[in-house]
Amino acid sequence: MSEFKDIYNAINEAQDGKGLTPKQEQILKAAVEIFAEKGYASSSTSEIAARAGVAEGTIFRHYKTKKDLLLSIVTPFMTQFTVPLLASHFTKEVFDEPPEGFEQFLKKIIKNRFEFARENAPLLKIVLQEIAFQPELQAHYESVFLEEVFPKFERALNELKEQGSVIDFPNRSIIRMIISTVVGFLVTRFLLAPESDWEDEEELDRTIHFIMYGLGGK
Amino acid sequence: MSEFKDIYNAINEAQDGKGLTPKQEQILKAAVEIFAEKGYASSSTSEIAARAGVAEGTIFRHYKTKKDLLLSIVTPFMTQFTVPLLASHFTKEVFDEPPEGFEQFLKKIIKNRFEFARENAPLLKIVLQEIAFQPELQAHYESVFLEEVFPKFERALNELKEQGSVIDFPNRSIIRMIISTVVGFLVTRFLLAPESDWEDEEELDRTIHFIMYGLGGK
DNA sequence: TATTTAAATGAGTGATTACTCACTTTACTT
DNA sequence: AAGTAAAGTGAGTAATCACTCATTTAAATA
Repeated sequence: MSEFKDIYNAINEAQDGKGLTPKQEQILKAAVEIFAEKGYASSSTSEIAARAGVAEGTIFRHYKTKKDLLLSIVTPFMTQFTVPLLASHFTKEVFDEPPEGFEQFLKKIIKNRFEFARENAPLLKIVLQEIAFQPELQAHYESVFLEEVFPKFERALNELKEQGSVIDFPNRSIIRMIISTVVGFLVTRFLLAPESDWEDEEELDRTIHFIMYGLGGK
Repeated sequence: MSEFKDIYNAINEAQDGKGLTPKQEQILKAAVEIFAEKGYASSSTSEIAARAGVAEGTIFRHYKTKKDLLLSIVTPFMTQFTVPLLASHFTKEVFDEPPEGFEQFLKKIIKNRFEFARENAPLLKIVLQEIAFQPELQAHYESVFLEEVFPKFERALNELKEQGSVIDFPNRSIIRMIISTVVGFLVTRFLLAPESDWEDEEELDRTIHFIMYGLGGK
């Protein structure tokens, strides 16, 4: 289950690594809930404190500002969401086992991130909302995704193109299509219609089929 | 050019149809700008008034509350964005001209909504942000899209499936994949990276290719 | 032109906001 | 047990918020 640490560990290690106070954890938990429910700008520190069962001043003992609280939550989450994609077992088959490489590549990545999204739906919502307005989050996205994950994917895609299992589109376009499809699925599944009856396994397979044939070569 | 009225006309007709005061138009224009820049919750009526060159009280003469201002802008936009999809010339070829029907269907719809998004990028951003938190917008989406457009698309899809030009996935899944791909493209093109060098024609063709082959039958 | 109606104004209001700080309580060290 | 440092508190504060309303200005009507 715990291939990846849970996000409160990640948040902890991201700041001082000295461990979180119980009240601090309550604050984080309440903040995630309320940010996701009402949006960051509409959330008040007094409400967060109330739900956390904590005095309002306690929040500001641990986080200089409300924005600091937001970033302390969201930045580690973004890192957690993306860095597993760097693990080489995701791209191994691409180079070792054509022609099934592409399908294995997609399957592993998508199923893996699907579980992570399920466990962290509120955080996913907060990121998608706030990245539109917080320059610090945009910068973090660039440094983590564009500079780390993107190049790694490019190498895998170039290999797949040479094998003929992926069409000769620009890598930017291919990655955009994959991400649009996956994020669209995750958003629908966990944010827009989480209460619908979902056949997760089948829906995942269909999504993978869609990408594979949409980008299939030859 | 004007197959569709511009959105200020739509906003006007949506409320009283008696025409917009010059100052009222300035208010709407400023509100769209500021809502898109900072998000609805972080936008103040005083700033909107200042940018519109209008007294703050003037806003409340025309709109009872700040939320009323938001809805007066966004609701007509959502309608404008979706109702053209009901025009029957979008689905005509599906029934009249197989097997090119599917491609023509996609091409027309996507290119049409592409231009609309280009002309209304800030509004697109506001909708995508606020639909997550405003129940009134969610209700409007349901009544306009789910109850009108969705059934129409279902009929076209069923026909395409019978022709064998679309794979036998549930219609919900197919529509989700198409919308994810298109919205992902529009968001990347006009909101995330509008300053990049885009080969719009080619990128549109690639996007259509992706969907067509991803969902192709047989 | 006189009169009515609508549009626009901006100072004012109570509520809420993020944040501070002097102080108390708890935990750790010796 | 005494002493020190960290964690937690909550009343207080200045700023900002959405919104009101008595009054002025402009437009329409007669």
